[in-house]
Amino acid sequence: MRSNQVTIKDIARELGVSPSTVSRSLKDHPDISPATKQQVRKLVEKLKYKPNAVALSLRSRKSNTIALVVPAIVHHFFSSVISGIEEVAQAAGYNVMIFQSNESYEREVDILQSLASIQADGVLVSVSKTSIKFGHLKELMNEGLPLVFFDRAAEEIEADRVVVDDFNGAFNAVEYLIRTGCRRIAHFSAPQTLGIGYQRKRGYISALEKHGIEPDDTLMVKCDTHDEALEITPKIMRLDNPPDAIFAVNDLTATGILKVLKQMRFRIPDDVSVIGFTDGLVATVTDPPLTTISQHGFELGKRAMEMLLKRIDALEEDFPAVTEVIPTELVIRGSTRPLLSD
Amino acid sequence: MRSNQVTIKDIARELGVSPSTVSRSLKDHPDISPATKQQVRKLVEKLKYKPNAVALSLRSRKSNTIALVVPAIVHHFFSSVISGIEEVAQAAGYNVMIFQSNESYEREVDILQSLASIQADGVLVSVSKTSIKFGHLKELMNEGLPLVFFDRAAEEIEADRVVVDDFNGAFNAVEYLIRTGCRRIAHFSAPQTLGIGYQRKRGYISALEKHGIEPDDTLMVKCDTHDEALEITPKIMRLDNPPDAIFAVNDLTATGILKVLKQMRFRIPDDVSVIGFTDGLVATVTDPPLTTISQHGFELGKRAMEMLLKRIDALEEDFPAVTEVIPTELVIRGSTRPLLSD
DNA sequence: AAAATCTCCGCAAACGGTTGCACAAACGGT
DNA sequence: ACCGTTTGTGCAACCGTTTGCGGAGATTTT
Repeated sequence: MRSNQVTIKDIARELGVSPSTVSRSLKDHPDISPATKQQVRKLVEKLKYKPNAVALSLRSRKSNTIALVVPAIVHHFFSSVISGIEEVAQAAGYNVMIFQSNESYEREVDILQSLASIQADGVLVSVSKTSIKFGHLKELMNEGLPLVFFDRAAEEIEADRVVVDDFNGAFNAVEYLIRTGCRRIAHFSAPQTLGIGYQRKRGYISALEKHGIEPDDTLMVKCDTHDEALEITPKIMRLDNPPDAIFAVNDLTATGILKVLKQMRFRIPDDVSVIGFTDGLVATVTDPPLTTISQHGFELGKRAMEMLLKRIDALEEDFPAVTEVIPTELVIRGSTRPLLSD
Repeated sequence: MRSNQVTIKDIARELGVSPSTVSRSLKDHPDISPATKQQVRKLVEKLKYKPNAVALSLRSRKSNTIALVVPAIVHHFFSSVISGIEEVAQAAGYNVMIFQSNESYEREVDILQSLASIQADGVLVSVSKTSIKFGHLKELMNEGLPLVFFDRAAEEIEADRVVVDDFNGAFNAVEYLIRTGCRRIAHFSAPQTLGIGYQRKRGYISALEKHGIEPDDTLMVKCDTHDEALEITPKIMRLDNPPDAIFAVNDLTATGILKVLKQMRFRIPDDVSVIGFTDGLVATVTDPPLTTISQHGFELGKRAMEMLLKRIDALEEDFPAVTEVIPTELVIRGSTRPLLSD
């Protein structure tokens, strides 16, 4: 913050009027004579006066700033979300302050506590994987700070949230596999302690059951990274009764699967179909391109910010918390077979 | 910004002392008696008083906030950079306000102009591709706002900058190809109007010349997306004298090349080597994994923020602008051959 | 010509916090 | 008992802007 800032007082002094007059001139207050307004406008132009947002915030108790707390920025999904948030915020005249927790509970607590000072008008939070307690979040809410969760919410906290429809995303993916003729569908899943791991597996099982396929424990393994997939895929394909499709909990895992399957000379999708989850950049560059589930991160970010704006505008009204589920979309590419014609 | 904020005045009233006394107690000023300090501390604790950062900023003319203007957030390189910036900023007690220009000159101008009001202590800018004029940047600098460019700088503006070493990155990549025995090396390049396009091609040509290989125009084509690569790679491989290596201006293009080469039954890297540029996520998931050039975005972000901090601390001293080049690193994976033993 | 009404502007307080200065009370020394 | 310190606190101004209120002077109304 440089010191040579032109203030309303400078304008006033130069013109031999009071700061109030300048202030009123700038907002075209009827009390001020056209002549004076004209003078003020001219000098403002000349000196390139810009209002001091900090002073405005102090007086109006409104900072037009929202805080964004995210586990990580370098992550295709999160950066899409951030982008959506920023887009809506910018259009609504809000600035976005960004904080990354690096998936650390302690850091998240630190950040949330510092937010009390920041005077943000609202907060958007996606909680870190390692956060088990949520007192820091409750405290902020108790202070009346509008808060909206996106993607990862703290269950026990009553607040607005917008989340990915993991269950239906998984359900639709698996149902699609079934409708293309797959019957032995494996699932490479994330830890069940994570919301995404749990919901996606539920969707998987639910789709199987709907179509009368008995879920088979030997086809469900914890495997959620590319490297893990390189190890585990061969094992599962060497089972007596190997799968004819694999539904992976994320794209990176799916790419590992593709790589191994090709090395093992399986044809994709003729012998084995593969579906991922995320629809990141990688999905388009694999060979074959990956069928996957788009989470619409950008859209999710926009909705989260819109909900926050509504909450901020509603101010003291305090309507009940709403949960919005962003629908997923199955993006069909080359790693799955076409639908069977009936 | 909620209204039920506890202020120093509340503490003072409750304790029957003046706000000054509370303020001094909180900074452990020697003038205040231990007894009073104790009382203040207790009440502060009880009422969960948090200083109002806006009021502090107004008085101290220091916001502890920096503005970050970036063409896009959803981009592996930029999000790494942002992450590095945020990391250093957080450690130094600065908040980061993020703005994306979406590669639009008009939006960039809007943003930069709004920054004058924001009272940021400094600005980090990567200019949009479509920015030709730089008056908006000059204006900010004239107002004395510390400004550091990262990755994409405005040449005609004298300001600190930290950039990727595109030339040497390309040079080293091509030299490596030569040292693994490649002789006909193609280059898929970005438009030469872009800094990265120009520098990387220069590095490519320079490496060829150093090793006595005549640059061949038929091996240099404009091609900088995955889809373009799908079209162009077959053409270049069907030349009478096809290349034995392709150096692509980015990873996505390189993945397109890999895909086509495999379809055309070329063996990688035995028949044709491929090198990308970026070292994004995709580089690890291709088959074979992609040899590429890491730009160290995270590191670049950290350095940019460190330079800005130095500039902010130096305040009025105004030392000459410095340019820092972040070295690139050749990350050797499976799409290139091993070095020839000598 | 007095009263009422306009027109145009400034004073002062406020937002929340900090800080130079003054000052009252208590203390120590003579 | 008197003076000089020390100790602890409050007053007021300030950061930049806004806004309720009051008021001087000009203009209109009766």
